[in-house]
Amino acid sequence: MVNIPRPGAPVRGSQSGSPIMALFDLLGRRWGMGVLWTLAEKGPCTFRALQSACETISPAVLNARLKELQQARFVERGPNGYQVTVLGRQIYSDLLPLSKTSKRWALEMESKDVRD
Amino acid sequence: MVNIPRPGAPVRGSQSGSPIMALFDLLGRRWGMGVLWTLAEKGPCTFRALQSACETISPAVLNARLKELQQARFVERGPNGYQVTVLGRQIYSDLLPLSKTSKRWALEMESKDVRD
DNA sequence: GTAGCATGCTATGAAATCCATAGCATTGGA
DNA sequence: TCCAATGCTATGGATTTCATAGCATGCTAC
Repeated sequence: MVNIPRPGAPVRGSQSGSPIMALFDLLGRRWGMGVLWTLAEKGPCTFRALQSACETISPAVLNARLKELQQARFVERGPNGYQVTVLGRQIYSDLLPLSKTSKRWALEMESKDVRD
Repeated sequence: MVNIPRPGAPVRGSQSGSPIMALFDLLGRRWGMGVLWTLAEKGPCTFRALQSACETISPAVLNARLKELQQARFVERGPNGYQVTVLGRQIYSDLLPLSKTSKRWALEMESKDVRD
């Protein structure tokens, strides 16, 4: 239905469609990583529950991201609503280290003040 | 100058500004991860060289992303042009596992055909 | 059987973002 | 003085995202 970036096809950052650039193109859409992350943490849930967990996402965008993530096989629908696939959980695991680094980042942004 | 998502301030996905959601908000902009990744792989380089390495990015967007990444302290300017900071390199390292997973993804997308 | 209520969306019009392309200002040689 | 390289900015149009409203379906309670 929708047109998602695919490895092997031209994507942002790689005309030849390198897998990592295709992945960045997909996950780099607004709310992309946020939705995957939230769903993985929360576990299987309904559309509305996920929307609520994301705090401020609009249904139109949530719907768009969910469709894309399903097409990419990172998300599927199960008996308890939306859930991450095995591949989706792998991505989540891969992103986990970012959590720690983001805290380091928070500290650094706090200490040194801005002037850009 | 510009207004980047900051841990501690309201961001997409977290009114309280959880560091990971702030990071997703920042890196989840178009070309965000792609620019950081490319710069980390390529090493210090000029604006034009980076633009060329990104294949299709427009100067306006590259400039916007670079400003944001500098404000976030993931990128800085050195004697040989733009380069990633220690923190930026950490993010890059954190993203590395995604490369392997993206290849798995490519295989899976290739094998099972679509019908969504 | 009909009145709610939850769920999963779609519709809409405005605002923000991104795009390709052109081109300008500065620097450093030749 | 020319010229090429560099680091952008300007522009107008195409996409994307936004907040908000609301519709269709399937319960369950009465």
